Amino acid sequence: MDFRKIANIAVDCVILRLDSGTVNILLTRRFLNMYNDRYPIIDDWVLTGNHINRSERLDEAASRIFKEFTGFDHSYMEQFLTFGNPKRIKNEKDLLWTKSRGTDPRSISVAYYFLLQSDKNIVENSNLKWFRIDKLPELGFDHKQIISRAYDNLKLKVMSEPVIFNFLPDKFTLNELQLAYESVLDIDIDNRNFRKKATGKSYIVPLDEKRVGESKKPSKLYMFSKDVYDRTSAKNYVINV
Amino acid sequence: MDFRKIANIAVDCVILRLDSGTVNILLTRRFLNMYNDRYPIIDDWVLTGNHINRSERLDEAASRIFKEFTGFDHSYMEQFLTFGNPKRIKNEKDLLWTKSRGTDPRSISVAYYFLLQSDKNIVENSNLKWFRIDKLPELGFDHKQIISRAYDNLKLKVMSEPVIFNFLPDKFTLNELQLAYESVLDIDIDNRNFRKKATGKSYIVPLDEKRVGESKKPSKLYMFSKDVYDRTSAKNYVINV
DNA sequence: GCAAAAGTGTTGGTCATACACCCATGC
DNA sequence: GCATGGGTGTATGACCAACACTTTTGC
Repeated sequence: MDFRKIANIAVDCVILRLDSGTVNILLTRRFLNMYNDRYPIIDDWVLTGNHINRSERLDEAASRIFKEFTGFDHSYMEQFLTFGNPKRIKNEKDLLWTKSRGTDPRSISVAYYFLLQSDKNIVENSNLKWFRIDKLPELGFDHKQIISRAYDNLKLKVMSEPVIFNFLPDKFTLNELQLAYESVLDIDIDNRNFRKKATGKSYIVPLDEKRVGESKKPSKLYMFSKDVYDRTSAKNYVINV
Repeated sequence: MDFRKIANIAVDCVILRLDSGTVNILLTRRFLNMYNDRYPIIDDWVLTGNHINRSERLDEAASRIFKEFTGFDHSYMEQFLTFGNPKRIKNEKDLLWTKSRGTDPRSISVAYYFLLQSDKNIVENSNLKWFRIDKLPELGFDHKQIISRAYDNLKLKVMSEPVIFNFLPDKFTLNELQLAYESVLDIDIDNRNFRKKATGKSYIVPLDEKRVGESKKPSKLYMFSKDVYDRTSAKNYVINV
């Protein structure tokens, strides 16, 4: 195996998770000082990402990075865009950072997004934190743009494929499912209509089990069956334009 | 401007066009001989593509390549996936080819697809030809896979956004529009239902003009209005899962 | 006058939307 | 016993799918 890094190609990961009705993103701190920790030259945030090894596939690099930062194996990953604008290096800080790392300032970044189930917890620290997507801190490079394109792409995916379940625990309630859709798409959904639609899907399988303790009235649990989904969803060509 | 090539990053273009009811793809010949033209070592086909310049954006490189090969400015371009498998170099020929070109055998390719209007003609020659997507010749590298992923992506796009018009001349008949959908999606569409739906869209604008000569009965012409489309299609969040 | 492509309407079923109250439990 | 989130039904309109014949022209 060839573990040398390719200096001008990086993989950046937009790691997403739902929490209390909003989309959250995992970021790492970018920190650089010259002489003294109290006067850093760079102190802001960036996406989790890294360079790739010479003998590594792009998606291998992405899942490796995901595992390094979260500790989990990913359940959903999507390569959505590659960024290669020579002006991705926005400013002095970005340039300084690439120099300090010895990487090519003209680098391209293959961007992935990952969905993390809400019952999988990560220990945050001063270098690794969740941020609400509507309250992002100062970000390095073009990472604000990368996040925004990831989110656009996710919304499209969520409306056409059953990826939302990757945000939820294996067993979930219909109200959790509804809230997940509402959070991601930033819309309100009528509860009765939603339940009708959801219970009508054969691949949203009711379990003989209730969740107790979380709310006053126990709530019925469901699971998503990929098998049933694959079997039933024969591609129907609907032109929605 | 820095016109040096970046040796390990390429842009590949899947250039698509509709012709007599099928999707066609523009390919260039890959030809290499050692001593004698009559005994080539390599003689197969690849996508139009090239390396990028150090000061060029990815989409600039892609549109430059499109223009070089077709002579036209593009009307629709989509970056759909980046390929970076170390095994993209399938065999002896691929390796030989990269050596003969002096490029890095571990290169990644940012892939775009382009749609060409059916009234824009390209002069074909022995090094540049259209091929039906269902009758592709022997292809170098992973280009068969790139084409297949491009086509998958196009089908999804066609069903959710008004990109089909980029295959048609500015003025088109409803039957041409229907045939375009049928060709791309490889389906049959009921003519009466289709016309009802199409004429119901405000952005498919009837013209006071008929096409004569092509068929016995003159046929009404229509145009697509992007303005009207943008104004009327307020994003409606329909969960189709 | 006939071949060839253009163009036209109705019906039944499915699915999305709008809308307001009762239920089971914890405290 | 009351606060909290869980859970339920009906009526209306929009849209999709199925289906066969007439119209206009070139030759």
